[in-house]
Amino acid sequence: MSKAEATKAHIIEQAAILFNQKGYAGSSIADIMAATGLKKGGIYNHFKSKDEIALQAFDYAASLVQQKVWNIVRRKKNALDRLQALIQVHLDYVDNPPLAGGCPIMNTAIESDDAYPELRARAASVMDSWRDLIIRIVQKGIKKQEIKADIDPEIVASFLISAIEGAIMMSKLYQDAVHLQRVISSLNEYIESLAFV
Amino acid sequence: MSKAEATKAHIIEQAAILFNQKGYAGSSIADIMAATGLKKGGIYNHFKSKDEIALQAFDYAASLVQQKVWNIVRRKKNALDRLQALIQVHLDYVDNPPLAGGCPIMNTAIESDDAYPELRARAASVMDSWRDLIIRIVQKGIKKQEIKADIDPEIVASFLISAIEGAIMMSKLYQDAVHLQRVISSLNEYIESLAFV
DNA sequence: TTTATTAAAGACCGTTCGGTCTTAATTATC
DNA sequence: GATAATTAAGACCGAACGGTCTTTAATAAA
Repeated sequence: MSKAEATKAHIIEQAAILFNQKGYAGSSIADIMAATGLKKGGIYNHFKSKDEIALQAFDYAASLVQQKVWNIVRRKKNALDRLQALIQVHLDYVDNPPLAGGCPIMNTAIESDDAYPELRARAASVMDSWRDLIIRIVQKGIKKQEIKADIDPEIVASFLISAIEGAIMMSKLYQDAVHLQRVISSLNEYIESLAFV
Repeated sequence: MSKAEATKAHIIEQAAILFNQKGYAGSSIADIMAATGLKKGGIYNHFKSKDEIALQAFDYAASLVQQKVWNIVRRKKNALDRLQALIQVHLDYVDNPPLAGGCPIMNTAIESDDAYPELRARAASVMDSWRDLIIRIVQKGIKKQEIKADIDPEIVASFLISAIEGAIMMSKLYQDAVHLQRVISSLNEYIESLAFV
């Protein structure tokens, strides 16, 4: 990795944290300068606009959380175990998150949905791949007779993601992991109820 | 209501929509001027800072959604019916929301949690009263033997709110009410599972 | 080690930001 | 209807905004 590539990666990493904590509109180039230790010329040498930084920072942030989820999930073989693991991994989001500031997918979705169509499209695309992961796990579970045949994979995906994201929001709001813990235990019961009897 | 009071109310109403759609950091005084038809002097005659507008706009926005929920809930008498109604009312959030831009509690929670302590405190306070509503419904339901005695009201509150808020986020992200519908139907089954047998 | 290339600095630009203050117009009071 | 009080206008302010560009320093290629 050349010096230039390392610097660019450094900017993206720091900007991702900044945007995830203070939002896109709430973070300025001056903030990025302070976080990276670079001056304006050093930053604009690698990006042509703040928007470009935001887009690439989001891609980086999303890849971080996707990687973490995927690494945990693939260690399990049974569909129910996979779903449980996929839920459990989010307990870290309050005390030891992959990226400071909560879930970048939700943060970006909330900030972008009425105002930044480009960011929204990326958030939707990452959300799609998350939904796809769950849908495929459920479909495979049905085929292998681990999950009841009349379960709708789409419903499971929407439900698990909604509950987890909402729980992260609540626990961040209260700065108390208890809400996330409660939701995770409720979802564990839900997942068990999907089991083929 | 005097002219001044009407003007102030108008500013708050318009600012609430603006903040709920573009966020606090993403909305400028110039935006509020455009939305209200007032010039700077007319706005700062009623508020001493943008922060003050934001705080009062959030209070107004929160009161709107609380009122809507409460009006629906109190028409039902049975605890389970109340919980179902409390969930069902959120179907409007995508197509016909009480305030454009989604749920102001979640939007404010997400934007404020790492950056605006005053706003965060207000969001937490409104969230508290929402949790309280659910907790009291469940407690009363247990007393009246409509809900199983071993149900933890705190868990029900965290779970219902998380799932609903997450579902609003997803449906807004995709601009498709289907996610909200799926989550509501899943939550309906969950609520039925609380029933005293 | 010289040379060509590129990365970073920082002065600079026009615009927009939140906020103030004086002035004019509008209300309310008598 | 005159007068006192207040509401809204809009010029104005310094600071911060995103972005550009020339210059200097550092790196990579020869």
